[in-house]
Amino acid sequence: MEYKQRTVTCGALRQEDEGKYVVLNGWVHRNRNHGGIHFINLRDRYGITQIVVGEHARDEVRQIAEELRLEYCIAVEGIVRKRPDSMINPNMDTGSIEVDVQSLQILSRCEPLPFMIDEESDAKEDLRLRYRYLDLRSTGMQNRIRLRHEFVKAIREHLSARDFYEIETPTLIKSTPEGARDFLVPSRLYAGKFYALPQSPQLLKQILMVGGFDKYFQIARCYRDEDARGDRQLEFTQLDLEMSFVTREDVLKTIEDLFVEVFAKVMNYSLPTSFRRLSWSDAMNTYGVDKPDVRYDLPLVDIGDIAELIQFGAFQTALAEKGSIKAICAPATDNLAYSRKYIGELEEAAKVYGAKGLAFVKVGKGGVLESGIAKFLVGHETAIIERMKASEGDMILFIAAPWKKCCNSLGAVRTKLARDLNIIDKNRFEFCWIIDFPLFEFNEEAGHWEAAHHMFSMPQAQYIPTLESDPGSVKGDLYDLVLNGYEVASGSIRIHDVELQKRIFRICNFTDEEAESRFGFLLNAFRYGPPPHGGIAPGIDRMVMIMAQQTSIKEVIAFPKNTAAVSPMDDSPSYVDDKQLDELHLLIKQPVKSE
RNA sequence: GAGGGCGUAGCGAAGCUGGUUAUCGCGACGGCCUGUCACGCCGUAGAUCGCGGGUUCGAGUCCCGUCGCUCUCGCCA
Repeated sequence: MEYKQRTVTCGALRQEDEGKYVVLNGWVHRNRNHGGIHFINLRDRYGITQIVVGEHARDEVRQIAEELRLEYCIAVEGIVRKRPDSMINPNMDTGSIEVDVQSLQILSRCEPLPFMIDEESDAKEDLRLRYRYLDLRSTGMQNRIRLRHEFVKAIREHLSARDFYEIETPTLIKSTPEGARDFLVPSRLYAGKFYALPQSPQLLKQILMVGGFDKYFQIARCYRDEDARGDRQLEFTQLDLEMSFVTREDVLKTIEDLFVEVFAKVMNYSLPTSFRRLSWSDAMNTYGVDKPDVRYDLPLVDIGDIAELIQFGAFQTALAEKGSIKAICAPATDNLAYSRKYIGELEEAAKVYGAKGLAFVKVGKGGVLESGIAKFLVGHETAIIERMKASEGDMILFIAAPWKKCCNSLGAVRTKLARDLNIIDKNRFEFCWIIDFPLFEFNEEAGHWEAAHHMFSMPQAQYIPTLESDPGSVKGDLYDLVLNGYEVASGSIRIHDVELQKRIFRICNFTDEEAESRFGFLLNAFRYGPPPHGGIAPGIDRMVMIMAQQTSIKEVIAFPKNTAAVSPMDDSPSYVDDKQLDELHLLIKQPVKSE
């Protein structure tokens, strides 16, 4: 097909270009036909330019203009005209000019749209995903995909300038147990054997360290066969990073430097040169989660010692079971009335995380506490008000439950309160490090300890003698990076000692034989002079989502899957031919339901 | 595996305690319009009210089941 190729883009032309002869290619964004005169908003990735088919246009051009419909892809040849002052559109970058059309060509036509591009009343997400190629044309998607590109580009530039090598690792690897469910790929050449898609390149990057590439990164695709969430897809992208001869401080500093520069470059946003740090237990106790949004305070406060003296059933039950009693002070405000109905909503938020209920008192005049449970608190009013730093009109909310449920439940109340109080500054990016994580947690179902993070993280030195005797108290050399309440990176200093690594496997209920067959390649590598090393892996999708002020990761992925792990555009996953199954030595166990 | 929300024309929505022909905006189609920029005006078509069953003289509306989407818990080293 012969056509006039663009000489400029639809975002380029300005007043200074008046009189220029230009060719534009793009899509018909709007088409206003006034009978004798057509105004067409032509759109491409770079912007929108108004083109005009005026009264003196040739008949042929006018005829084509009549034919145009939304999203036709066209080529326009014309002369840049300055608009009369009264017709300048200040809302458009190109609003001071228009293109007077000399010739017009339809490059391709477009069927009636399933939804309007760039309309405020957005189509439902599922429909957007089915017609993703149309959705991607919207300004929002275009901006977010551009942001993502710039983010990744800035990361590559920063790290490359600091001696990091970008190294690819395989996506067909050995399946390793623990952690998330693997995606498996059957082997054609070896009947009954499978590759797995990496949940992360964890072991491979550690072996790269043994291989002497002491500063490595990769924009790595990771796969985890678990249920999706707003901030979680089964396929996602990490900045995988690892370094040799480093301590925790080196890794944290590397990431701080990276994001300080990248945020300045990409977001024009100035981050502090080092990020706040919280221990895991402080984060849990004060914010109720291991990924606190620290853009606002509303701390949780432990009142266990005061509660001991209070003859309130829920408190006494919790204490008897060695649980916790925590409270949060909801400040008096004009924005939010703490009605019974609203407190009921807060209670529902708490119950999701296992709290049985939410007790509350209002701070009245002269330090009087008012509510159904106030009678139990008589004599302890001052202690509670002082501990909570509460003032008249505030509402104090209590949860009594086992420690973790208590934290998580009241944390959920804190989050909801902050949203409803409207105290979250959407334009701020508040990073913080969470450090000193427990290395193990006990799996009640399985009846043994397992790695809270993964099995390759170094225990902090002082706990190494007591790993086996008291796994629950072992802190690891682990760190998470949290941004605005989302976990955006996770890393650790790694074990590089075969014997220590084997001890960890044993604590996690792997026999030496199992460990050898699953992780033998790592242990073998560690027999040949492994360097001390450590690293981290920030989630690219999640970070871009936050930077773009979105709450769904799908908004920053070109072709995401839906909550049901289906791609509505291509309808994957799908059935395959028997021949394909046969080649892979596979039989489908369940009779296939008819589609 | 569990819970909340949603499902009405191509799209976004309204439709009250059940009542006669299911409403509105956008879009589509036809017509008019020479300065619009979410152009405007006139007209036309377009809906098995997600699906199945039930209650009722009568169901978009009530009940039961089911499917899909979405958010969340579990899960996600």
